[in-house]
Amino acid sequence: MSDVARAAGVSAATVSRALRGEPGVSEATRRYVTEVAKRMRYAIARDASSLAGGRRYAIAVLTADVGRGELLAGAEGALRQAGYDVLLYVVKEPEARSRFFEELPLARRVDGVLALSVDLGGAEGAALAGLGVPVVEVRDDGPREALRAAVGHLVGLGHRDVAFVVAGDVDESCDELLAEGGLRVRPEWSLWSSPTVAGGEQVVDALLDAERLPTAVISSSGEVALGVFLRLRRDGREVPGDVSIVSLEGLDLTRAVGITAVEVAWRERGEHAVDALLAGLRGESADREPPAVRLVVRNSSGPRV
Amino acid sequence: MSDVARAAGVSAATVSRALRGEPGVSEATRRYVTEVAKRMRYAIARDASSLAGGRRYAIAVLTADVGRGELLAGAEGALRQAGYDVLLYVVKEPEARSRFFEELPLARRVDGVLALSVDLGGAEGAALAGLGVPVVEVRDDGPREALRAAVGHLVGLGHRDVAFVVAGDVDESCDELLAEGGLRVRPEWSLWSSPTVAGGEQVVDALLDAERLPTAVISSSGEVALGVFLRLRRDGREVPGDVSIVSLEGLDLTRAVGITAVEVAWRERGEHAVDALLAGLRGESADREPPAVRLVVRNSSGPRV
DNA sequence: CTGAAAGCGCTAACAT
DNA sequence: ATGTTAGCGCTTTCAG
Repeated sequence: MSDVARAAGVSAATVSRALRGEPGVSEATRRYVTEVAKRMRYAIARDASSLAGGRRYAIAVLTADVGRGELLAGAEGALRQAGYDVLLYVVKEPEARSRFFEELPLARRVDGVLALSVDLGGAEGAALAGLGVPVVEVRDDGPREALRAAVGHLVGLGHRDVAFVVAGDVDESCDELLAEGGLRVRPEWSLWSSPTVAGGEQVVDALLDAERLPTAVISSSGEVALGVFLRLRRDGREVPGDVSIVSLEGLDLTRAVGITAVEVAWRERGEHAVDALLAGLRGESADREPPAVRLVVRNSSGPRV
Repeated sequence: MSDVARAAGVSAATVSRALRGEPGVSEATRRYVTEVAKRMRYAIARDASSLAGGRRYAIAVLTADVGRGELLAGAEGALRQAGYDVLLYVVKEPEARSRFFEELPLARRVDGVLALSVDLGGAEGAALAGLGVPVVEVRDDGPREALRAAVGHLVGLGHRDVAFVVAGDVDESCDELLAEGGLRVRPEWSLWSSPTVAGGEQVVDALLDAERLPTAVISSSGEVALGVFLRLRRDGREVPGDVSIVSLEGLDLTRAVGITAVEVAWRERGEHAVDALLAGLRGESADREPPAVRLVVRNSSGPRV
């Protein structure tokens, strides 16, 4: 920087101010300094800058699910644009995760933390809060919001007899949501499945065993939805002719096969989270709602026949 | 750090050496200092450390494909373990990409660069090389290696009449590879498809129009393979009874449906790339081959009937 | 609006 | 084996 200062015939302090857009520099000087810096291919040393200035220009981005690439990409783009570096931490494996939260290698290193689909536990959240920097979390929400959309869609198509397949753990019962939407709730239509295609196929077996086949199936998992789809077709049932299928999880897989699904605009969620974080960095408090989920109708769902 | 030094009754230099495992400190002192530091919850200021030491303890990880989450996760884990921070840069969109390579915001910021499925162009590679730090690239290789594995598998099962579907751009002709493996090469069995499920379904139509149906289909794309699979089944053909299918691209989708596919151990590729980078950082030159691709036989391929 | 000087918190020579 | 002394390259008062 002193080289640039000398070349521009000013002091280092002025170069610093000029390059950062700080007030207290005449426009002419700023323009000239900027030009000289560019000509000399000057790149500021972030380390020195951080050391002297106390800001780190870096955000830690934690994620437990690298499969959510779009979320990550959205956050990265927004952070980069805001002038922050992105320090990536994958906390997927349980050991890596607990080690991370014990050591917390973030102290004195970042200006903020973004936790993407990590679903922070209480102690974990507290640990991050202890860092003394803003923390924003994007949770992989339970299926409630998505379920509401799916139910609305099916009810609109005239369905009343709808089976609901849950894969993995769902904290709260969803029956009320189904009933709320005007669906008939039957215990034999509330099914659990392992979160795989095979699981979905087994679900169909269970369904066929019951006395009455639902006219539609909602699956919390995309893979399970595919399993249901394949098995029904294989059994000679038409989809959506005989049975409609809606997945609460939009996946490449479901999109590719053409299954109606609730899609989350992950990229936008990432950007939205960054907005909130930047607001926190400014001392403001963000409050805007994240982008809503969106149900995309494909050819696995149609009117009740 | 001076606080720790005072508390431990030594100089800051000794604390620095002790904490970094540098030689020149007695074991007893090191243990004691380490203990005091931990008790005081001392976290080193990386900025100051970098500034003084000249090393940055950070690696830039570029990626053009956030979908390759496992690759990224593998690299991140290995780098973290080696004590490096991971600075993530997503260079997917063309504008973002060209802007990145023009500005090259990496100067003076990282000790090395890892380019994951970026497929660096000549100028881009040169730009990175100009940084003066080691650069390691993991390319999304063309399908040649995978094709060899697929051909071997099918030939072993007795297939000779194999159609090859290419999705997207393949630079070189693959006919020779097919012939080399002992397959009959027919122009009408060399097909192009859009890289979608629908594309795969259309491919089947084209195949059925020809005078003779191949006994197996190799698809460079996983989605296309799925399309072929679904369409054949729908047309009443057995898979693999009548036609075997092998995908050169292992996807959640193909795994879920049970399609034989060439799988790349992406996580391991990431770790391997980090090994190479670390070697470069040490001044050594790495040369070990990356992990080979692996064909996973599922139930879409079987003996020729 | 600009410059001079004093650090930011470490590491690396050089002493001891 | 340990301490002392200079910086590393910026930002930030404080003067002018």
